[in-house]
Amino acid sequence: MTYQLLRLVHAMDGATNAGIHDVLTDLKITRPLADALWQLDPAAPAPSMRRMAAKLRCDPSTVTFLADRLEQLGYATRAAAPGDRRTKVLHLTAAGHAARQRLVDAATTRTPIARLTDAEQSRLHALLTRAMAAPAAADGQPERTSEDPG
Amino acid sequence: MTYQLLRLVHAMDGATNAGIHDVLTDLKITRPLADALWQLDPAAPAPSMRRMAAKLRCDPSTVTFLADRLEQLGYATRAAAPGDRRTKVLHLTAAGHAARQRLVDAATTRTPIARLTDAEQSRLHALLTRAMAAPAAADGQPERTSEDPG
DNA sequence: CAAGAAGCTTGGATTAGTCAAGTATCAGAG
DNA sequence: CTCTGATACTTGACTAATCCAAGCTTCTTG
Repeated sequence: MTYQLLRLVHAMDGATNAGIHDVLTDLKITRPLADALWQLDPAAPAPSMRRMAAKLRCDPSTVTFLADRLEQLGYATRAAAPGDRRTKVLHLTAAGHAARQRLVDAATTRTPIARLTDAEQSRLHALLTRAMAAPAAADGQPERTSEDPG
Repeated sequence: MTYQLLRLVHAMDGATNAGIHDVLTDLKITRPLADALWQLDPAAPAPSMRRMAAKLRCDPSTVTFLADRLEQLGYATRAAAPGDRRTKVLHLTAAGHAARQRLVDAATTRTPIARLTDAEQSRLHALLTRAMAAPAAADGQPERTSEDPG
């Protein structure tokens, strides 16, 4: 049963990615870059490189690479973090904001999930939230994971 | 709302992948190879290279590359398809079967989905199945997609 | 059989990703 | 204040993963 669910989730993800392929081409980005752009939520404080690495579950040097591309494309800029000159944060540019919006719009309208009614999506949300909720910390503290909050 | 769901699904996928990272290392495979192995369902007829490409949503030449690795690792073998010598099918070896089983076991036990009760998983299954069900073919036939059945 | 289509592989190029080492900055101990 | 060690990012070298265009073999059809 869980196996079938994983297959379904994976198929879902695949269908969503396939559905927005033309948008990626249009924005001149690849999937990993889209992932990075997706994480740059304008409503949240600009993340540090390190935080991006955690969100994307990749090596910090990979973030350097991806950030370079996003800068070349004019979608993001690096800025020194206030108070710690070691740290750099990634800011969306206006173009980046627009690109991300197109990405999010395409994904949300074309994903198979969009075929569900509001009520169904609500139930789905409840189930997934419960699954992702702080879990198995059997005895002790909730234990800061440093990654999930992305 | 749909946006939040996509984030959740993505986070789910990420958590599952992160959870089985040690198994991948142990099996000496990477994520794309694990994806390929996952698709080689022993209960289904051995898929052709082309079919694998559709399932994995990648170029046929990429399947050549992945199949090479799986053969090198002793997890799969190519065999001529009966009746069409152009076509090659990918068979799991005994070792491949075992490796795939470890992969599936790890994924199904460690995915956040496993935290849900049977009833919840059942509801989740119903929702996802409905979302993925043959969709927008507004007027006509269900229309063979040639990819989804993976 | 000839022409074209279908399926896989190869070659070349680019993108992603890892790990190890390097550079700059910060935080504490003297 | 300065040395020491940790932290944050980047660079370099290397491998993996992709794609596209070309090539070869094998069907299919006229």
